[in-house]
Amino acid sequence: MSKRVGETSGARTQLSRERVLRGAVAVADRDGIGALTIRSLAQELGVKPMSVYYYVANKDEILDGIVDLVFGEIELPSPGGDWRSEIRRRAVSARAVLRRHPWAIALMESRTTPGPATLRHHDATLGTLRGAGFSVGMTAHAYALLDAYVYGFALQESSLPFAGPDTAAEVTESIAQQISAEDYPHLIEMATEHVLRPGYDWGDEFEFGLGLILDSLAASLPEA
Amino acid sequence: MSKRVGETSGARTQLSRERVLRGAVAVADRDGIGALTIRSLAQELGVKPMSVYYYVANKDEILDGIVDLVFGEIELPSPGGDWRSEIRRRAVSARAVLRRHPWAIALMESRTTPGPATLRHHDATLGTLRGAGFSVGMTAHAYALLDAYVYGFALQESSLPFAGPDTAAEVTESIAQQISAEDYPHLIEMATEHVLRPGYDWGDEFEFGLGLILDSLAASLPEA
DNA sequence: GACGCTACAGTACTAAGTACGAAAACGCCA
DNA sequence: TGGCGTTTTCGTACTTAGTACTGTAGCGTC
Repeated sequence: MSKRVGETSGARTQLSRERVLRGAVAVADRDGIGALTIRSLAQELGVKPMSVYYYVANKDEILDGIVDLVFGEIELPSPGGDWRSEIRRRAVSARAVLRRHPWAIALMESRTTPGPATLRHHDATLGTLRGAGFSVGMTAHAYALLDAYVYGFALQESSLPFAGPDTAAEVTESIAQQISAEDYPHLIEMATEHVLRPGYDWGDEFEFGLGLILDSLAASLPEA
Repeated sequence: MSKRVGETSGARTQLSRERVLRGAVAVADRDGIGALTIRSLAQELGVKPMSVYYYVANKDEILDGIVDLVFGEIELPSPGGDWRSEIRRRAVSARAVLRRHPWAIALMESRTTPGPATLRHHDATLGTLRGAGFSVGMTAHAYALLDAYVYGFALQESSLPFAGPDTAAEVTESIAQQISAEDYPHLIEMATEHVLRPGYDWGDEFEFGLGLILDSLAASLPEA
């Protein structure tokens, strides 16, 4: 009864580790990481739950795998180019990727076995900084700072209940109505005089911090 | 048979929402957030599972509650003092708290209903920045940057498999042995020439980034 | 054409969240 | 002191999810 490999109705291609992981990303993107269960994943793939266990040992391996997939989506900086624009490009790309896959941020906390894409990513970034003339110690400083900022920003962004210009307004408003101006005057000020203004996009804050960090790092570099 | 309130052996005081939440924090600190189940929490409290549901509606409410408890542990900056030292103190305290309760970082991502301690914290920090002379817009920039850095650093710190001086060495070494110097030369360089050096404490990187950020923000402030 | 390998599926056990309702303890008053 | 409503705790049972163990269909090989 069941469809077999290479059979007439070409719908179901063969399963593979790759397809399992991509399916898991699709489920997590669509319904959140909480909705990613072996059963929901199997349904996404059009197979029965236990079939996915042929390609992965357990759910943890799936989680490790999709974190590495996400890392693979981040643009690599090339050690050859101008370090500032390369590092900026990487940061912007990382932020965009983590916005697409917000569940990945929290996952990175619990996973400890880095995959190949993750290692390649770190190596390329370190290489770009070293190539720019930063010492080993200064590279460690810079990398810790940059990544803390990028991940931290993504973390905040994902925990905000809005995304994109103007969408902040409605949500902030409904929250602002519930907190008293006496107890939290500065919160109210920030909301009414800034966030609730039309055209405000919280995501724009990213550029400010990134620019400030890159400027300061550049200033610490000996003149070329 | 069971011990009751005010009975002879004074061990079991009455349950309360407060005790439930503190118990949850204790379990999460000791065994990780993954080990926090209604059953494990009940055991911690010396009661049966369903008893905790008298004080909280569901597990989500517990999670919201303990995030707010953690926020309450962070030292509040006082708007009266020198803004730089106040903001620095808050950042250092926040980092310390998140190191004590690493599970809180990931939780903050999923929780969206801020508790009173959380609101008070944000309000005090905003107030300190405004009092220092930053405009509303600049305060938003500064706060986004500072918090991204603090949370991001804590996030990285928690995902590193080591904590404290020198402990980095063993772990890094075991990992470094598994990755080839040809494929990841800069990763190897960083490990051998920096992280593996005796006395190295990754946590020290925090001060560098924090100082850099505070310096840059101070530079943007009009002279007093 | 028996054997074994690959790929998938069925059954069933366990852990965890929690709805529902019983029951124990307590306070209050007659 | 005994009855009664309220507060607090607990027992039972249903549901979802991870996964161990086992079965089986297709296919290649000698």
